[in-house]
Amino acid sequence: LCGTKQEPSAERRSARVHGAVLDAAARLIRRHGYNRVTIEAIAAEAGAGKQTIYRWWPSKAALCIEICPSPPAKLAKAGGGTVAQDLRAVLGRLLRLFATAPARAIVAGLVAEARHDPGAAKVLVDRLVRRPRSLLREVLRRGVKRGQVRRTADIDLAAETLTSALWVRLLLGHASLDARFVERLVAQVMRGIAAK
Amino acid sequence: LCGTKQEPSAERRSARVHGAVLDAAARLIRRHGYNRVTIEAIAAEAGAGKQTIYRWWPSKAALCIEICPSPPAKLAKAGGGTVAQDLRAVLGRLLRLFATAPARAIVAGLVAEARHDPGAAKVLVDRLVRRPRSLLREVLRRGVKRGQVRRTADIDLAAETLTSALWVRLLLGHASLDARFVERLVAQVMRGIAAK
Amino acid sequence: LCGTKQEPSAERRSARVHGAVLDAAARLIRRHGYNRVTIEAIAAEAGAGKQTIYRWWPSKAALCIEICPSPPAKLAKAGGGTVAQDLRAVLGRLLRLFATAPARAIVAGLVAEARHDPGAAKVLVDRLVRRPRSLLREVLRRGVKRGQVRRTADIDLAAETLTSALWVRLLLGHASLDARFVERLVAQVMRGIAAK
Amino acid sequence: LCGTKQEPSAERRSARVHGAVLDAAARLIRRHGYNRVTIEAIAAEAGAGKQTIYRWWPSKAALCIEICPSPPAKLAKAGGGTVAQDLRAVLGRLLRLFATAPARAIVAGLVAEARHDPGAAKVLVDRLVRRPRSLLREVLRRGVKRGQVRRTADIDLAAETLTSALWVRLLLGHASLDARFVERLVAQVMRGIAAK
DNA sequence: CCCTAATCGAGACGGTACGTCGCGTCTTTTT
DNA sequence: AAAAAGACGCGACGTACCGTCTCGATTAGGG
Repeated sequence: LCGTKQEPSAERRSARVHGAVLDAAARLIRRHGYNRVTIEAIAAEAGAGKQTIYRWWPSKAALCIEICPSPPAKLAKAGGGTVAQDLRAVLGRLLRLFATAPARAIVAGLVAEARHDPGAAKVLVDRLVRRPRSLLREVLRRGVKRGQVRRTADIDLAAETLTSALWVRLLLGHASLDARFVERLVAQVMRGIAAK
Repeated sequence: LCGTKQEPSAERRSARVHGAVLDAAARLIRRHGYNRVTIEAIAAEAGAGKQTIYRWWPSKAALCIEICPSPPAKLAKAGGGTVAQDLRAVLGRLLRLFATAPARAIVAGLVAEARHDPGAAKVLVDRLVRRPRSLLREVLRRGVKRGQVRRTADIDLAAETLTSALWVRLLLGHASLDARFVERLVAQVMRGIAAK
Repeated sequence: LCGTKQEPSAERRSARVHGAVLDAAARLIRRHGYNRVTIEAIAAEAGAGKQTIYRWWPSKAALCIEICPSPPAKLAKAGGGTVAQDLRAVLGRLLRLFATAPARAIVAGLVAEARHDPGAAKVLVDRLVRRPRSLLREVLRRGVKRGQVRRTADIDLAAETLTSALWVRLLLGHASLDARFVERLVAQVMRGIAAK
Repeated sequence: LCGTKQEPSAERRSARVHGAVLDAAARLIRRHGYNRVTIEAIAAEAGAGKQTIYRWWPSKAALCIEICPSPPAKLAKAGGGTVAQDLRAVLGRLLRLFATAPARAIVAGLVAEARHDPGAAKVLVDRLVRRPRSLLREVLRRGVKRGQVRRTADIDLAAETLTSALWVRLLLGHASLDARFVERLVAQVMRGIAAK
């Protein structure tokens, strides 16, 4: 009679179900890959009704956004070393967050969805670009202050370069994603932006 | 009633159909995105029977592999300028190849498939990593000879860094993919590997 | 992803759909014949999904079994006349039941299916042989009691003979299936089994 | 340019292929039933090209018509005994012709096709009704002449009754089709038409 | 006896229907 | 009110055959 879809009241939402669905999705995606997992299977695995899932998430992408790792702001907290050390620390923590099997599958899946799902696009850009950039910017600015980084260096580009190299290896899986790689990466970028 | 599946003879294959199917797929993917295009729709658009498509391609991914741009070896031919100029030229040509609407959609789609389709993975790694790397390596080695690039520079990493930054922007579409960006990128990387 | 097939619960079955599918099938079979009607067309005509049909009927034959006429037990009730009159009455009612266009098409279709579908075979034998035989047996036994039918007459054979003549005309459609034919048939068979 | 389909010249027709196709069809139909046999399978089984089959037969029904048994006129030749003996002989020979596995499958299949294939209908009526009737008529007329059959007996009906009982058992397979059955059948019908 | 044209095998092609899976909506029953 | 269960209309899947078509390679007959 009213036409507009009633928003379900988030207060009555069952926390048990919420968790069970996300867990089930993560488990299935790790096992079978993003594209091969269906809402139907998630519901069965979670012991939930399909309607329950559709009530709270408009799409599989929306559901997976909740599982997609999100770098916390405090990830760059320490900062107790040289710029290179700090960069390695931050990149290492990003890696630990995203290089797990389900995270890789979800990121790859969302990359494809992002082309026609603005929500997925926004989340990916936020978590793979913006947040890492702001974390790295912090470190690099500190480097500028301490005179380790050239004042005129293109800091945002450095941040983007560092993370992009990670993400491509993450998505294509063609080469190892280990501390050694991070080290080489930081070394080269640092040469490009180091003072003097 | 019979049972045994036969490999079709490539000689009898209709070139007309081959082309029509690839064209139709590219057209539809540009319009609707990788995930939303179905084999059924491709067949209809191409005026072909579904079976004809399944006869020659085992999956949508396999079909799209044939549409996915492939950087030609001669892409690095010129090489008439400084290292930075040549790098900009090669990256610009790579961009021109991959930054079109259908190419972006296909690459994004294949990234998701690659996680459980070795064929897709192989093609992506080949076209986004190996070939560009070998093209850039050529340019950089020339740079080493001419004394523009440090003899101890990590050339492969430089190549990977340059292209990775492109591919992430290509996939996420969060920032422009233009000559200005390529210029900044090359400038920074060159600082990291330049002689002296 | 799941694997185990579940039996659907008959309680949740939609009566509306059940009826609509049977009606649609009968309509289409009358128009186009058993062999030319497809499950797909039945679904479309009924405004139903194919899966809904496959959920409740394993095959077109199974569906048509539900449309196939079934002589009710009370068909022989009256029995107020001579044996010949009663036989004519029963055969006439059988004819009215089976000589309609859709019934003929369905019976013919099921005859072919029956050779490799035990369910179809069982239903045909039941409705074309067993039930008519029991109906006619009733009439003929009454005749024996009343002294109109010879005590040693082969009553089951008489019943089979009477109906078989109908069914062949029904299936082949080479000659009329009217009251006049029933009359001749009953007259001749009665001569064979009449007392004295 | 001419529009009308060229009739292939029967003279150049390969007898080897003709036979191989009919054999293959009979073999497959015996094994799998009329409905489950496809032109494709017949071609494969016969080692023939599909086009070759379509060149000479417009449909599976047309092909099967050539395999369908055809009671020869000489089937009633002997006639050396009483009417009952001769009837039993003719019916027995008809049975031997039609009660084989492939014949039953083909007749059942053609019964269904006959509803929308005039060719099939014609053949069935001819071989199951007309020819047997004329054969039996011969026997019965002889009976009239010899005074064994009532002059006013409905001879055509008797013939139809006798054969119809056979065909129904043939098609439904619900009861045995042996000499004992033929005997009972003839006995009862003879009582209905015997002189005095 | 060879030449030429029809027939043959093979099978690719544009289609239709198959029987299945999953979508997103719905209804019913239970909590 | 939300949740488990699952039937429903729908659309796509990947497969089987349809009947037509093009290919060489026989192969039979009239020149």
